[in-house]
Amino acid sequence: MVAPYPGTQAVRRAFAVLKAFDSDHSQWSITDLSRHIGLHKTTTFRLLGALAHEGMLERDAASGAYRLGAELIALGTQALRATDLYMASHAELEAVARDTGETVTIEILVGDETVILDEVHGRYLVGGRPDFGLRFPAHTTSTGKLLLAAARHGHRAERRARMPKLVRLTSRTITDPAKLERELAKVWRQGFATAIDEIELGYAAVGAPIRNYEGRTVAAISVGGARARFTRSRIAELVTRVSMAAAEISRRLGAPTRSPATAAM
Amino acid sequence: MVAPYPGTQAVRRAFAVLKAFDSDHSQWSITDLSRHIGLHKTTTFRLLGALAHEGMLERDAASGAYRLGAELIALGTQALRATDLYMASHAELEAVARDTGETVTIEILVGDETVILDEVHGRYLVGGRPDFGLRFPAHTTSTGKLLLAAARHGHRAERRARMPKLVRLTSRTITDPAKLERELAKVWRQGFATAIDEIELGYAAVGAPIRNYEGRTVAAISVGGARARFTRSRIAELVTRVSMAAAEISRRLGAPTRSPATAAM
DNA sequence: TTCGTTTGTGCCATATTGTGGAACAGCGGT
DNA sequence: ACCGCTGTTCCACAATATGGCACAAACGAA
Repeated sequence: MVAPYPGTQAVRRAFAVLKAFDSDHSQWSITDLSRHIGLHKTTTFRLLGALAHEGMLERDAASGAYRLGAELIALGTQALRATDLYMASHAELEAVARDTGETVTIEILVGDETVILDEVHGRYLVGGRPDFGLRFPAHTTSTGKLLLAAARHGHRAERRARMPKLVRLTSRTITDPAKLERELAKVWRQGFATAIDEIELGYAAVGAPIRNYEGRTVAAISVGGARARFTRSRIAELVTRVSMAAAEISRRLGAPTRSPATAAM
Repeated sequence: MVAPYPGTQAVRRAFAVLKAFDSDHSQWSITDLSRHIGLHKTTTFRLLGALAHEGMLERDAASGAYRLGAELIALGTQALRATDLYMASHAELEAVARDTGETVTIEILVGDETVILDEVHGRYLVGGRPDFGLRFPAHTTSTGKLLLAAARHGHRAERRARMPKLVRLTSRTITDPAKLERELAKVWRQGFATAIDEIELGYAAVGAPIRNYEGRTVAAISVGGARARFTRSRIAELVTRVSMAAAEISRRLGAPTRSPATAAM
């Protein structure tokens, strides 16, 4: 394996360790973790010790297992605030939530998952997604489709457009790679995405892409709620509304302006 | 300088780099940063490159400056969810917000600052603190006082009870170390804390400590709003209410139970 | 109890890895 | 034109991180 950045083995390993703490494994013992990443047990021990010392990991006093630490929460919130996204979008989220009554979120792509950066609940009781900071498999959400589609069209193809593992969450989840590829192409063409019953039966959402000053799609905004309210004509309205919001946020981020007609499509 | 964990110089340096991105400096150029941490420019360059490659940092395309990256947001939210705190507390926050009408937050101590983990806004328009993820100097907040006081009484004195730099935010901010020490002792004795006009003129808050299964104070909950509403008698009510909530959350975390009478004090 | 296995941890010789000096190209300002 | 600054590459050196080995403690099975 060739190191992309030479002279940084220890650092890359340290972050490999941190990234091993995902949704499936929120806790790790030293031995398990060393096996999982393929590092020597002693090396892992030393890395874990250092990371814990830095506050990036914490140790469960009872079991001795490690889990992510408070310092990472601090860094994460710091990173969140460093993003212009958060400030640029919050007011718009509230406006859309007010106008539509549905729950509005803004999300980014991290790996194969979308992460909710901010969320404003709508007035309906049914259908609001659980909570801030949640992550979903990208191919199951409207925002995820937009972000995956954009990643495939990145001029520099920065991130290998590899196909994520297509986890099935409902009977409507797209699990066939070819079908997802077609869906992404359609989403890219349309400039918006929908996800109906794909993440959870009865949940529907509509999303639009947010672009930064380079014109690159860096995030997506979505409106979601109980599928019962998402009729064909209402979806059309919501697409228009959410696209307007996305365009406004993009504008604030300094995105190259598009004609309103295009932006709303 | 003796390394607390030997054989981890590069890793510790990498995190020193990340921690340099604080509220005061959300952006860094390579040269400035290398000077700030006292690392060789080449070393800094290599570390920044590796961190950016890992997604922990992002590069401003225009200025070339670095800022914290999306992967840290992901890790942060992951860390947040790994904490039982978040799940154990949210419902209580909402209950307190409903009962009091004020804004309720739950916070932890990171370094010399408190970080807001979760927040529920009250019904009053005036006095809700800006936003999630914000950090405040610990000595200016009710929660911070509780956490600092607890740190001083940690049986193992795990974290050196060093005095933070006492930044002045208002004319009422405690900036005298001796006075703060007395305040912390009082807070510890009382089991609750107040902060009136100390973080911002016109803002008042009342907080109570949250303990984990070890009985250690790991977080604090606070109720805050416009000082005009915080009369002497109302403060007493709020202390009772917030202490109840803190006790309930502590109970869910498996804290050793105290007598209700004590808990409500 | 007794073993046997697996855990986390300490030690240490080795060479791989990270370090920082020196030098360079590009840029903006004086 | 020059200077001073930036970010970046290259490279020889040795300090640093590595992983083998070994051990105590905890755990589970017999």
